[in-house]
Amino acid sequence: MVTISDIARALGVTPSTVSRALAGSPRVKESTRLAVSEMAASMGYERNEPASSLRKGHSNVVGILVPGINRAFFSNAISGAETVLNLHGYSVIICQSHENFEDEIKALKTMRSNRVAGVIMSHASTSTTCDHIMENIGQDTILVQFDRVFNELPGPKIVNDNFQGAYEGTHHLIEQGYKRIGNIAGFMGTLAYRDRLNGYKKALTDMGMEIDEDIIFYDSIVENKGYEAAKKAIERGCDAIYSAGDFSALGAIQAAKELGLRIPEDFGVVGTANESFTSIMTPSMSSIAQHPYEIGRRAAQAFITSLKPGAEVGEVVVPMELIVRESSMRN
Amino acid sequence: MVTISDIARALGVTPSTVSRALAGSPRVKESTRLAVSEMAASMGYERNEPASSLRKGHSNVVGILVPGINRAFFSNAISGAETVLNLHGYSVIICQSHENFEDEIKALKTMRSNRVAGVIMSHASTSTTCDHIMENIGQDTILVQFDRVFNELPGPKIVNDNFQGAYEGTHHLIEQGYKRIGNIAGFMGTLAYRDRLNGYKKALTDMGMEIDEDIIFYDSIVENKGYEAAKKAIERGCDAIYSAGDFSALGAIQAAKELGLRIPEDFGVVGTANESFTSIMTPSMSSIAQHPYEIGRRAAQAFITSLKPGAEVGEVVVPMELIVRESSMRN
DNA sequence: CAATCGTATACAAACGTTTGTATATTCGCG
DNA sequence: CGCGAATATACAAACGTTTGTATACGATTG
Repeated sequence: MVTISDIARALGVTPSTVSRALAGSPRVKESTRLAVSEMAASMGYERNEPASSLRKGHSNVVGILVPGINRAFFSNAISGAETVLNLHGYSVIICQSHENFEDEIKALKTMRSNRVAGVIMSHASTSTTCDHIMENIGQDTILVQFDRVFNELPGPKIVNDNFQGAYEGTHHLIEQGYKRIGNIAGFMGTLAYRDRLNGYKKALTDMGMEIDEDIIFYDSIVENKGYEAAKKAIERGCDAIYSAGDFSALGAIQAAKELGLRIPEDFGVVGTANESFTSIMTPSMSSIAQHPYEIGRRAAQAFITSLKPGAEVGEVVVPMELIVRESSMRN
Repeated sequence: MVTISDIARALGVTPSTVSRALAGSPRVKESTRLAVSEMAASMGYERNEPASSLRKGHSNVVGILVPGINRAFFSNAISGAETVLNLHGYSVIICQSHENFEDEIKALKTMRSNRVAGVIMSHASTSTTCDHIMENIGQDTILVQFDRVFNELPGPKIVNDNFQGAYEGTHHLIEQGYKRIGNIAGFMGTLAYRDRLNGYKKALTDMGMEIDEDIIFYDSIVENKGYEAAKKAIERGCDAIYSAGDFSALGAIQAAKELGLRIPEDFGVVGTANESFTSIMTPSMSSIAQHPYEIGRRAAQAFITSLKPGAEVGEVVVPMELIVRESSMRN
């Protein structure tokens, strides 16, 4: 492996000059910079990253920490982040918390051990406090949070506009002429679901409809819970459902079909997340899409921006997108 | 940050002893090893990985290189690999080739620059030769290939048993009483599809059926190609289709439905890949599942095994699994 | 022309770990 | 009790880079 000393020797200069030349320092003459980079290229020089990291105190690596990489949302976010970070000369190291508090701490320690320049993370659902993050992150490491964020923590936060998404979904159902719209709302311990509920409520009141707690269901957003919720909702006179999740929306469609309702004529459904099955099923399901790739991109960009001292990014809200399909398309 | 020198000073020994104690070398007394690890824990010591990597010439990081992390197969494989590697004290660095030859080379260079201990990769579809891999990988770096592999390259290779999967899928259709089974076979430039075709053929001949090239379709395995192929197949007297992809199988189901055939009574379909939509659609689709998580695990294990000098892993074939659902379940 | 300043490069130390070699200590054995 | 062997630890160098400080050289100016 060729080192900067090899280049220096070949050129009759010192390693320090080579280092500065390669780093683009103004302390080397343009002509020597050129000579150095040519020689480096011709000798096939590649920087020894560990050596660089040791000396500088941090690496050109960004740690990405997510609950599980095998989930479409996170893998797409990582993909987006990786693409941007690569462009800026950073590599990414991936850790999974498996939704587990202990693993999250271990991952943070690993990243600190590797002297990552930054951490881009979405915390485990079992992480209800954020002290462990403060404690296990390098003090000059940039922290970027996305999707699941702690507002108490400093640094950029990239989130879905859950309020707007739910608002648009509900608004769309009302526009399509549905008169009584139930809501499968999910677990209120999670900010995202609270925001979606609020978006739903705001859309109703904006359109002059009443909020009825009898047709809001706070169960987990899995298929069979959606099925049960929809049965009750229909019993209580609903002709549509906005669901904070796609799987529970799927359950709702099953329930409506079983009760002999036609979709979308008699019963309308809008889900959330735009899971891949929504476009393939019959009838295809309207859903409010997240843009995980974009969120990952923004997170990476926020990291890059934060590199400049003094730059503050704060919260970035990424719009969600209503995708209208058959399940809510009356006319 | 506390270093081994700090620990040494606190204990009145030298850094070298601390280093050896932490590494579990037989050159330190059991009692001092204990004292060192206790002191390290109480002082909150964490190894400086870059320093370690610099000195050792390689890091505790394994590079995983895939076409795109935002694909269910690869993200699950990575997830499996990461889980195993973490258990053994390795971190993973992720790179994407975006199915692009140039990016693949860049990624390999990045990994070498980071002195990764190993590379676990599935090459880009545009990589038709493998010289660039040999050239851009550290000479003592362990190479593990999975899914898309070059047999010319040394080291472990983890692949699906495509032959067995297609065999089982076809066999199942025959058992269900289908008499003339077409095949949407995919692109023959890819080994996986050649193996699937061979599995299909072997199942036919084993069961005393004839191979008819008129009902084997070598188009790309996308939905509309599957649709077209199925129309022709039905015209040519087929009552079932084995498809090397799920999307083309989906197209086949559409085609059969349009022609007024009932599924599975009049027409049977088995796809490949067990995409998430297969279980959700109506009728649900039988499919031959890959086990990407398991493949990732095996790849990581192969890396760990290869660490021992002299250990050879060779090719590991992971069985595929026929998942029978409504689209082929006649009785 | 000498003093001063600025530019370009050289020198050298440091980052924290690992590891080959040397030294000190202990033990067994004659 | 002394010698050699074995055990345990100390010493020191090295990995390749970055960066603060020093030096050499040339240019500018009074």
